[in-house]
Amino acid sequence: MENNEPNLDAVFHALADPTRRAVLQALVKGEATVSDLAAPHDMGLPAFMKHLSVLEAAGLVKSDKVGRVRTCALDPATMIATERWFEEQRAFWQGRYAQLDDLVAALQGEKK
Amino acid sequence: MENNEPNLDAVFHALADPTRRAVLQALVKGEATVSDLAAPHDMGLPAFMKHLSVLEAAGLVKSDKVGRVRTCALDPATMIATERWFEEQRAFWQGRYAQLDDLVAALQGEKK
DNA sequence: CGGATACTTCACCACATGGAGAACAATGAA
DNA sequence: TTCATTGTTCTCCATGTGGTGAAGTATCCG
Repeated sequence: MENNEPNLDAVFHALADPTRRAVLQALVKGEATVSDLAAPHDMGLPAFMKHLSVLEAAGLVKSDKVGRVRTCALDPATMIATERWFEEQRAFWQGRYAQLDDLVAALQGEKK
Repeated sequence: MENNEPNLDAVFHALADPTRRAVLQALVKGEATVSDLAAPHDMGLPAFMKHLSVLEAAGLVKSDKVGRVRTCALDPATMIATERWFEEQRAFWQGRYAQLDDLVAALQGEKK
């Protein structure tokens, strides 16, 4: 395993913006070019490029430029690794907060 | 179930700071006063209060003041609800990224 | 070549954030 | 009452963030 420890500062900062979360969800459907990703968002390309840079710096997205087109794709490893942070936190809580098991169960049920 | 949908902007912004994550981890060990929480951090109380406010606005921490002492505690529901966002994202990826199952398995194994 | 396409960089601006210090409650103890 | 403790509020400042528009670069098309 490579050292895939996520930079939590960078990852959470990247996720703390609806535009950037929307980009991640758009990329779930497959790779996309910068212009395609930018189209739904009401801002200029320079501003959008900054969002992409934040995502890429956080390791959530990777991109490759061929010719004049940059194609972006998800880099799921960082997301998975970040999800583990939540699991670790929860491990500490569980058993300490009596009503937490019920709460988890309720949310899991709602999920179905 | 109450409407416990977390404000992802606020939650992720709150988590995108090492001081604030440290406060959450300190609170895992139990309730604590503002001064106790602030002690390990090299900054004045006013600055620290802002961090607490961010955590409380995000719904990650709740606090109660009795006398002149404010006691803070975790509010785990928001964390649990946010963890679900990751689960939802992963649900979309799974099956789409061929190598993802292996990746998840490797990380889960490392966790043990 | 000439022009359209797809970024990319640049200079700039408004506002939010994270910190400082000083002054101000409000409570508890002597 | 006097004083220390525990926040809290205030004003200020440096920096970061998210946006703009204009100009630049590199590629593809005809």
